[in-house]
Amino acid sequence: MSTIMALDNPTLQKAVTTADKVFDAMLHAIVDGKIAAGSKISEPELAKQYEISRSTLREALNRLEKCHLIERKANVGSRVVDCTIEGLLEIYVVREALEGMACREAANNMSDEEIAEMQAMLAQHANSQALKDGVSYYQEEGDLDFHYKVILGSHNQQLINILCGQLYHLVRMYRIQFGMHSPRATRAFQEHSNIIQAICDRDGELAEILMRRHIAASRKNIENKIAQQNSSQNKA
Amino acid sequence: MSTIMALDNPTLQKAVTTADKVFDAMLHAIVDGKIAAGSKISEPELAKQYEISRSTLREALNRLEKCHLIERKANVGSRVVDCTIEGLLEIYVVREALEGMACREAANNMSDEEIAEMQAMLAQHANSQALKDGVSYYQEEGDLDFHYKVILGSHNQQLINILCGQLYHLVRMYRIQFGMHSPRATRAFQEHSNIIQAICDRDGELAEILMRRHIAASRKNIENKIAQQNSSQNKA
DNA sequence: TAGGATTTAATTGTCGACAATTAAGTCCTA
DNA sequence: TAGGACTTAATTGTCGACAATTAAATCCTA
Repeated sequence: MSTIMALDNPTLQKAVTTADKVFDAMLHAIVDGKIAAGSKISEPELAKQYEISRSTLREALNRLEKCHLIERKANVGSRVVDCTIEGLLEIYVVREALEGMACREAANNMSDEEIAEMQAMLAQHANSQALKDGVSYYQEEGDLDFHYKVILGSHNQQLINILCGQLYHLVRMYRIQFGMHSPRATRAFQEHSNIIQAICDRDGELAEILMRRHIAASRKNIENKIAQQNSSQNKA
Repeated sequence: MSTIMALDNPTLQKAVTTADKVFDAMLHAIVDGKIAAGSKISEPELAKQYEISRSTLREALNRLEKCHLIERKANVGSRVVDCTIEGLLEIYVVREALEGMACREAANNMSDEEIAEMQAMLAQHANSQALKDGVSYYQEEGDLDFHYKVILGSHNQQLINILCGQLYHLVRMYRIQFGMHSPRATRAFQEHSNIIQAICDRDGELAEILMRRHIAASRKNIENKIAQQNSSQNKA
């Protein structure tokens, strides 16, 4: 099982209150696009739908706002954020900065056990049927697992909160809604492998550089894909 | 007047609702230490104090939580974050990563007008009585003004939100509560000057490196100060 | 007296209703 | 018919009360 589920909730504590559960439900609904990006949120309607009061719903909405998944204007209401190319590129800029630093810190702060775990994970991915057969599993779950592990390995609570608690929900949302299943799997796997090696060598400087290149490469891949889509649209 | 006030509210819109006003009031109270760091927050008590209902107070608390100024546990309550040395260093790590990147992006994206404004601001600081007389003004307001301008200059909404909307409240809180009036003003001023030059030259790579060093130097300065305090404590 | 179970008090979570603001629809006028 | 003022409907913000959970105090027992 992947570690993704456990990280939906930044505090790592189970959803005990009803607002928590509604937050979880809406989080997945928005990320998966079941609640459309850019759409307006009607408090009375959703409250009825989830069979809760508006107060409880608003509590959930506040947490979604913390993840930057919805935006609120006073006396007007909430909207789901819309997925724009500019927004996606902005996120990648932040990821490059933060995950690069997280990777440096991980090289400094991860325990030997944690590093061993990560190597084991990579080995498992290498042997997994998914990677051999197709590309999709590794590209989605496996890639996220790797990045989460590095972030957690930084042992920096601020980094962990910002990346896992906020930014990565958006990352997943973009992945799903833009349908990113690019053929970078084997190459990304090699990059992951090199990064882990740098961490294992406790070479923070190199680890940061490699992680930044890894994310920048991913960004460029997206940019190319977008440009490609646009040109084919223009042809048609 | 400094640009700081305008940035308390991430969305840059005035506080129209009562929850907004209470949020503003509590924000300042917490940053200034009038509500003690680490102290528990009693919802009934504060609601009575601000003469509002608990619902409205909780709305304000939610926004404070977004700024990472308070932490909430389900069925237990809220606490103001406590100021620890570890926490401070964690923030500086994040700042180094994000503001370094913001500086790179600023070099790429700032308009010529924006750059001119920033140069004017620096010149004004240089001539200001405050910098000549004492060190405190520049160290506090002037330094923050500079950093805000660079961050805004990145034109990256994610960076702006995270840094101005969240992290910098904590930065200010630590500055005040740890009483940081270090004699780095003239040197910091020189560093700012060099950074602006790099931005003016549109040299993003250099701009990022200089900003990272600038922040790292500030962090080391704090670390020394802390170590110094500890050793003098041990003597006594 | 110390430790633990039970009762009590206080705090947080949730609810439905009213007030204030905004958006939509209607009517009037040029 | 187009534009704007007015009226109406819907949505958001705020309030006080009740339910559920947690923390404190009390009592009992070994």
